[in-house]
Amino acid sequence: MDTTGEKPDSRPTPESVPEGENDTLKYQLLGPSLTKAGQDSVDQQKVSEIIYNASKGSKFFNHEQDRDRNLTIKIERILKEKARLERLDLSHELRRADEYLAELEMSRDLSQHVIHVDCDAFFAAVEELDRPELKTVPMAVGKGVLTTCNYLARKFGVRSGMASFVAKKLCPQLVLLPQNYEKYTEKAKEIRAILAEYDPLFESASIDEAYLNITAYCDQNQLEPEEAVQRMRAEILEKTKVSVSAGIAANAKIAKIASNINKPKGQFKVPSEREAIMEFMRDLPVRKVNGVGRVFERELESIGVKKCGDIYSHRVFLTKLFGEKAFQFLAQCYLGLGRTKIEPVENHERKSVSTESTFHEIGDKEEFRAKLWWAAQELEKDLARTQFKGRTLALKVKLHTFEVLTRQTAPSRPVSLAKDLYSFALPMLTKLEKEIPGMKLRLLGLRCSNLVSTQKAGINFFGVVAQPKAAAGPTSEPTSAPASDVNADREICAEEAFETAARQELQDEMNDLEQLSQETPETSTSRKPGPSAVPEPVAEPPMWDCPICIRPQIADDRMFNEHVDFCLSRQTIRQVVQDTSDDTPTIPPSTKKRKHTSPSGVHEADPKQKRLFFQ
DNA sequence: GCGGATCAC
DNA sequence: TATGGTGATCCGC
Repeated sequence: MDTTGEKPDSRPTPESVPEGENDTLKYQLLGPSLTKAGQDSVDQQKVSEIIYNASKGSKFFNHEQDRDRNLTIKIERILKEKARLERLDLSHELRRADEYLAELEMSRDLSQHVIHVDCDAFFAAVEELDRPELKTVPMAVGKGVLTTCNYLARKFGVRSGMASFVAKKLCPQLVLLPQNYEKYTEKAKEIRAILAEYDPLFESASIDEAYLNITAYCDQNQLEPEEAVQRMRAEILEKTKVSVSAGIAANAKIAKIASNINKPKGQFKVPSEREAIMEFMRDLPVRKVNGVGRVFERELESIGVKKCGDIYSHRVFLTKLFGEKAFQFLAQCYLGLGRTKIEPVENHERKSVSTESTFHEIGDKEEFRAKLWWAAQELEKDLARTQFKGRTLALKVKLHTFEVLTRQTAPSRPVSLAKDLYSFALPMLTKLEKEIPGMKLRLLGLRCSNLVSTQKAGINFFGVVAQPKAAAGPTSEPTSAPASDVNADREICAEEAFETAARQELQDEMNDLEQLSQETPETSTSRKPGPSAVPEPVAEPPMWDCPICIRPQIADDRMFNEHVDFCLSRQTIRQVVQDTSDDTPTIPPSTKKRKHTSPSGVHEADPKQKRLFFQ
């Protein structure tokens, strides 16, 4: 490949990368939250140098380097394509683009006051409430990777998403706290209660962010939006002791951007006038817009689009270079348009349920199976909690090189139980093992999509489910059915449909057992994990092999689960011996806890509190 | 529909 | 020594 090898002097030394590549890689390594508030005074050059040196040579680093190189190649292609387009007659494209812009302009709605509320360094702030002495030191929440840090830490270049050992290099005195999600959820609840006063239909965007439409509130109280938001922020601070920042604008997209401008403890309003909005967008770096990340930023920059204002002059190329959706998205950025419809997240339809976990690198097939079984159990719990089954099941693995692979399958019926998830996922895993000899993993996960609700109440003719109603207040009545004949009929039919479905499911299960026991391609052991029973009509419960010790188990589900847990716990004992050696004292003595292993598995205890904010 | 990639938090 | 988990969406095939 390297034909220039004969000219040793003109080339960089092997370990030093060409200058340009080095720069983009360093930028990449700075992480995704560069745009976050609180680092204006940071010497990014120095920070990136430290991160670079801390990371250099690691597998993570190599993977980032690969990604960076691929992106550079992709950008070269984009530039070539742009050069090609420039030689063509693009009048048709241009007209199409302008027509779309005109169409968008027609839809502009400046009548609403939308605000985005964002808690300042939320997790860190909550921790500081419990331990005020932390306010005076740089501090971060999160273990392997930081989820939040306070503003003192940000002065050192410490950021969320950063590996904690890198953060320690930047700021050796950094105090690290473990996450306490319950605590944050509690606090978020308090804040939400206040938000609801201003817009009962507010939309939670995450645990610490929300959108509100305060148009009605302002009208009713004869307040300017800014006054209302001042009042709301003061009320939140007074009652919950947490400071929030806010953005006020005609739509959600701009409000989101605006909430970052005077962060922390501030607010910013973009006037609801076309001219003011266009002006605001004109000089706004595209990276500030939600949806433009590090990759798209670099791609856009390569063709000369740095600011949203630059989008207009490049409009002819955008569809061809980045696709229709990207064009439409960018057109909206240029015009400063966004949605004005704010609604409770409960109205949103969930598309998937998933679980994954990272672990110490493993290469043993039996260990893969143990991880898969663990994931299956976790997913079963999450599916039970969210009341779904999946028509599609996906396996995700991350190799020791950080490369991510996914494989998915469509089980013959919706699945939700751990043993089913395991059985259907195992063939995908064994196939991967064949494709990649000597495979080593650092992560394994499972995801169900194509969801089917298991909530009896909502089932209608088609097995489709009515979205559970938003529990807007304490007095809401989620289960009461609207009183109409039509609905009464549907209720009865739903009942029947449910029974039929249940019978069908039983039949399906039998069929699957048969199918699986015939086709499962298996490994060294002649035994098949998963069901090994003959599909006798009814009566006989299926037999299951333990995925850990591979011994056949006679199982009702409970006995099966108990046995597997036992096997896992034996494995845990071995694991713990290794684990405890790297228990670095990153946590201050007063809160230092022994790293403990969850009773049922080889994983660290990390109770999931997914999306509790929305419940 | 599948698998890779990007993005947000 | 060492770089997260959950959910969504888009693109190319």
